[in-house]
Amino acid sequence: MDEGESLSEAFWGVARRLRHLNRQTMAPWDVTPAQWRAINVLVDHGPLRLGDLAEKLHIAPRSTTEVVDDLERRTLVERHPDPADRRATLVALTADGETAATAIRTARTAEAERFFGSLSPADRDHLSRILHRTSRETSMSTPAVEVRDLHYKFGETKAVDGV
Amino acid sequence: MDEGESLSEAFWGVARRLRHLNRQTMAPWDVTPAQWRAINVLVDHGPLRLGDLAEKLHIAPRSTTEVVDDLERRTLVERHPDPADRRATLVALTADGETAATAIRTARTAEAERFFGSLSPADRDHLSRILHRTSRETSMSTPAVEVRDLHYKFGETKAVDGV
DNA sequence: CGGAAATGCTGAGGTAACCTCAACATGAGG
DNA sequence: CCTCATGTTGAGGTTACCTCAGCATTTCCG
Repeated sequence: MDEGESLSEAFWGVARRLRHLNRQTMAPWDVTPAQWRAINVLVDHGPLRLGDLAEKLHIAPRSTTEVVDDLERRTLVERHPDPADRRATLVALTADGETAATAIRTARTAEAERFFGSLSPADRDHLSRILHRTSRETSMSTPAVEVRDLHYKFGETKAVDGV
Repeated sequence: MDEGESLSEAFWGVARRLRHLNRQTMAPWDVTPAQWRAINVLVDHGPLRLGDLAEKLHIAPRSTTEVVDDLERRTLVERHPDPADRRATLVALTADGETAATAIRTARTAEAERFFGSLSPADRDHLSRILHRTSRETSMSTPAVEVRDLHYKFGETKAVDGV
């Protein structure tokens, strides 16, 4: 059974390196993780109301306001009132935002290439297939919402005396 | 070339799920990442001077003091003076600490089992092999130190005007 | 039509897990 | 003896989030 442990260690190792690489890739854009995710969500879904965006990002609406503020300052997104409900604000990518989005995606593709490029095409294919296979099994046990809850509670769980 | 992107997306997806799972696994112990790493380092290297520990953890000595303080409060480690140099403090796992370490490792093994268990042994083997293969290639381009530097500088890089 | 509910903005204050800088005590070593 | 190294302490900073509360619009329902 410590074959399992070593597998996950290996995986973590790779993940760690990929994360570092990713940091370098993303650094020039100076976007926070949430900002980056926001851009992606907007690319995928088109303009969204702030509340919906918050939900997709799994962050609080209050924080979403700030994320959007920041992106707006960089002129990557724009707010306009929702014509259908004028209480709501629609957040949409600007031309700048779309440019940035594709630029970043390009950079990330290059990054992936750099990282996985050392593998043979056959290996890459295999890896991809295997990864997708793990997805199916575990996806049900990870309901995005609970993750947040757990995260929030993390600090509250105090001392475990006995161990 | 967007085969690369999708591969890394797949990888990120798996990493994300594994991270969540890991959070659940680790939550009961309520140790910070650095604390957890410290325990592992101590398991591997035996008692260490605080400075050496700091180095292995890639965190500042000042922070290491706090990490150790915390672990000491939980009676997972003990400080004793280095007999060879009485300025130095040796940090060593206590019996409690070792118990915790193995308990956590067991939990993580179970976690890995839960996660990768859905794969066939052949797939697991393959995955492991492929992961190790990426390691060799990229390990040189990730000198632990620079990563820290990059991390620290992250916030300093201000606005990218033009995009 | 009028009050309740929804949407979002703003301010204030908090958290985790790190960081830096600046004393300071103690011990080592030329 | 004097300087250097090791570690501790205190104060204050940072990032990227969080909560709670108050406020202005707008919508919707009885």
